[in-house]
Amino acid sequence: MSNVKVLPLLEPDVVAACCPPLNERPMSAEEAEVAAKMFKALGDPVRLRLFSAVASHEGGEACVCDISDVGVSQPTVSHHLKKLKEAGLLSSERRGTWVYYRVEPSVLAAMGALLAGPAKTV
Amino acid sequence: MSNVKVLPLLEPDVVAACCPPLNERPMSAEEAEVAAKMFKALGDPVRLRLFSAVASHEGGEACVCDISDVGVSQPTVSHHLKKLKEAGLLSSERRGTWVYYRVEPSVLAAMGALLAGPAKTV
DNA sequence: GCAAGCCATAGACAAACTTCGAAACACCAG
DNA sequence: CTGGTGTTTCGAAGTTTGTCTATGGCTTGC
Repeated sequence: MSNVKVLPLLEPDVVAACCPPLNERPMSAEEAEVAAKMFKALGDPVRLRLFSAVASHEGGEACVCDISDVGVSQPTVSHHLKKLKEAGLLSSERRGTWVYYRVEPSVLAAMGALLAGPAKTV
Repeated sequence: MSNVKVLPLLEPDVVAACCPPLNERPMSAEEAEVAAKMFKALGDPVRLRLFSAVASHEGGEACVCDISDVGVSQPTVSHHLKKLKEAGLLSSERRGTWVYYRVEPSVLAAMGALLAGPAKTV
């Protein structure tokens, strides 16, 4: 099987399909491995702010120059954006001088469903 | 009660109120600090499995002995459960010989709302 | 071609994290 | 009180992570 990727990118497909609701049944080790990467990506305050800045921008995308004001150096911003991309949460596209980052809606939905879970008949 | 906490526990109140939807507006540094702790807590495969095991158990609570089968030593399980508790995601209660961990429903709902966000009219 | 601006990469270092075995603590049954 | 079981705490590797400075690559404008 060719599940050995040359790039450590989590693709939207994998992410969207990884996640049964948390309170549906105990997660398997493999599912937890995939899902934990997404949570870990959002587990840093700087990354969370960057992600929120992109997600709340017009059309769900933003130029790096628009969101670099989070209190850390520019290379650090770039480093965190790369991590978010590797986790499958963001995608980037160069458009002339600037690079635009965009959220992956399906990933957001998958994570939301993971947490919201089924009707909690407790 | 003293308003100065000796324990670094995040209380459900704080957690539930911390989170405007990610794509509503850019997160402030303080909001990101609180929310990132929760995401980081779920950003480890072992913790995610433990949390899922508790959440999917009868009534949303489980004894440690029921969920210790995640492939790491038992002290490590205890360590991770403590982390989840410090992040405000779980609460524990001793009931005779065993210790039961329970999910905080309001926290789950808050994180779900954070990710699901408002209607995405993109 | 050359300078300037935006973004990414490389290398380095301190801090935090995960994990373990050993020991300590808490509770129940005789 | 004593022994046994379940859980937490302690101290210590080894690894990962977050941040910086310095440098390189790419695109635009003159």
